[in-house]
Amino acid sequence: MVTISDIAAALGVTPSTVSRALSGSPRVKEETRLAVEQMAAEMGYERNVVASNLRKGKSDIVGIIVPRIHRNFFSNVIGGAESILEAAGYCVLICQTHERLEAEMKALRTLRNNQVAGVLMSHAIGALDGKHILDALGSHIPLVQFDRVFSDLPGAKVVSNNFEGAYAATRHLAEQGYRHIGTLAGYMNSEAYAARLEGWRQALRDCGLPEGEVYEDTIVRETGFEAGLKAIDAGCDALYSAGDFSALGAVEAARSRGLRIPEDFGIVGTANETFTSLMTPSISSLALNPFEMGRQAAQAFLSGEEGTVVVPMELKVRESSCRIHSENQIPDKPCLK
Amino acid sequence: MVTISDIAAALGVTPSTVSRALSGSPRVKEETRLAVEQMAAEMGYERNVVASNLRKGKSDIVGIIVPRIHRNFFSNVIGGAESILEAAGYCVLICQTHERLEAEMKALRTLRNNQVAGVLMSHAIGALDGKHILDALGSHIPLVQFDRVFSDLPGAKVVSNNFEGAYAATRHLAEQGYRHIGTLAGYMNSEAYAARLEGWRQALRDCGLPEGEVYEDTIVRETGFEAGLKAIDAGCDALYSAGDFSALGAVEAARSRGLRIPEDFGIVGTANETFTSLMTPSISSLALNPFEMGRQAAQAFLSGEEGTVVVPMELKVRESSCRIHSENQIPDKPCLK
DNA sequence: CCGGATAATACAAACGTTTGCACAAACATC
DNA sequence: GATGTTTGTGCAAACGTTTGTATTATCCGG
Repeated sequence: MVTISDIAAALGVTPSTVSRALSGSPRVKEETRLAVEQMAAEMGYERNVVASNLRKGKSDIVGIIVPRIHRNFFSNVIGGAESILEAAGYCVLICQTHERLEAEMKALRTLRNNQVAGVLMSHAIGALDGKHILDALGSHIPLVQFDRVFSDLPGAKVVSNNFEGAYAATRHLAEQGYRHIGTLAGYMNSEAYAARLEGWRQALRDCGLPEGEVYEDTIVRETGFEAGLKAIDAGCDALYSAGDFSALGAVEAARSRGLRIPEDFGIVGTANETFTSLMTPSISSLALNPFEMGRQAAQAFLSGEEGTVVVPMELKVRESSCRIHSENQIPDKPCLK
Repeated sequence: MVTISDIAAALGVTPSTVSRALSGSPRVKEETRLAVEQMAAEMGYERNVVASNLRKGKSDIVGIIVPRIHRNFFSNVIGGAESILEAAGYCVLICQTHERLEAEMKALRTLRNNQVAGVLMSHAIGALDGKHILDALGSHIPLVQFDRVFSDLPGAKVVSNNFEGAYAATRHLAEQGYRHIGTLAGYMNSEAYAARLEGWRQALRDCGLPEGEVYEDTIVRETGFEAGLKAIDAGCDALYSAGDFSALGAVEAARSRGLRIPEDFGIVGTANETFTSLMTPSISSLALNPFEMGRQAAQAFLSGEEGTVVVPMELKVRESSCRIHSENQIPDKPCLK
């Protein structure tokens, strides 16, 4: 492995000059810099980033912690963040928590021990507050939270307009004539889910509909199925689900009770997972904009600004919630107006 | 940040003793080790892995390079590898190449510069051979290839039984009465796709069917759609697709030509992406076993053994290829026997 | 009680880079 | 031409750990 000392020796200068030349310091003569660069290229030098990191006390690695990478939402956030960070010379260390708090803590420790330049994260559902995050990262590792955020933690945050999105989704169901709209609410220790719940509630009030049933802790297919059955038994004719997998479960629940979708039962999910547009019936979904959220999170890290960025959601109206003129509907196109 | 020197000072020993104590060297007294461990815990010490890595010349990071993390297949491979590596004390650095050779080379350089302990990878389609991999990793960073492998490179390999899988898929189509079976073959510079092509070819021969059309470079929805149209125009009544997204495109192509699936046109895809079982019609797919492949790849890295591990594929028969008694079929259950 | 083996620890040199400070030379200012 | 300022380099000390070798303490048999 060729080091800066080798280059220095070959050129009759000192390692410090080589180091400065390669890092673009204004304190070396243009001529020297060129000589160094040429010799470095010639000898096939590549900087030992581990040594560099040790000396500088931080690395060019940015850690991203997500519950699960195979969720469309998260893999797209990662993609968005990567597109920005890579251009800025960082590389990305991805950790999955599988929604487990202990895995999240381990990931945080790992990242800190590797002296990452920053952490972008969406916390596990198992985490009740962000204390462990603060403890692990201390004050010198910048933190950017996205989607699931603890708003009392310092640092930048990137979120969706969950309240408005859920409001629009619920209102859409009401406009389609559904009158008893429940919700699969997700986990209440996540502010994102809590905001969606409030949006749903407000929409019901504004539409003059009675308070609907709330089914918490529903986020996967199985729990969506069970809650869907309960909702049907409780007399619901529609559900706004804060997740797509649980919406899928609810669709299956309705089917298993012999209900037609959307004629007898309407459903809107959240996240716009790939399958929602491919299924029959296709599932209406409140789309997040994960790629953009990833980009914004990365930008926030790079700029160091601390504010909260709101990335708007978009309601994708599909078959599962369109019972007005539903035979004319084309999936993915709004059916109103 | 508390260092081993701090612990040493507090205990009146030297840093070297502390280091040895913490790394479990037999050259420290049991009593000293306990004292060190206790003091370390008390002071909240955590090893600076960057310094450790520099000194040791390698890190506890294992790099995983995949074309795209949001593909179900790859995210599950990562999950499988992670489950093994994490237990062994490694952490995982994930890089995406987006199928671009230059991104792959950059990822390899990044990993080498970070002195990773090993690399697990599935090469980008853009790569014609593995020379750049060898160049980047040299001989001292162990390499494990999975799924898409260059068989002339050294190191362990984990692959599916692509030939046998494609053979079974094609045979299944023939047994369903399809007589003109083409293939969406993927990219021929990948040995995995080449093997599937051969399996398809052999099945046609063994079933006494004529040689079918081959559409190369089909791997995404759009190219699958285009190739699907061509296949239909060429008189095909079925396709074995080496990917699911291209199979999806082909389904859409058949629909756009007014063909009924599976009555008029049969399709089997590959990879068992989530959407295949949720669509209508559900798409039959040749399932890989990504989680197991990831586990095997990680095991191969840990053990250092160089052989080739074959993980079997499993044909999931669904609606898109079941025209015999197709109204009785239940998705996901085989319809034969 | 001494010589030699063994056990436990100390010493010091790495690993490759970065960076504050010192230093010399060149240049500008009065 | 003395003084101050800029410009380019060299020197050396870090960063925190690991590890080969030297050193001391401990123990044994004779």
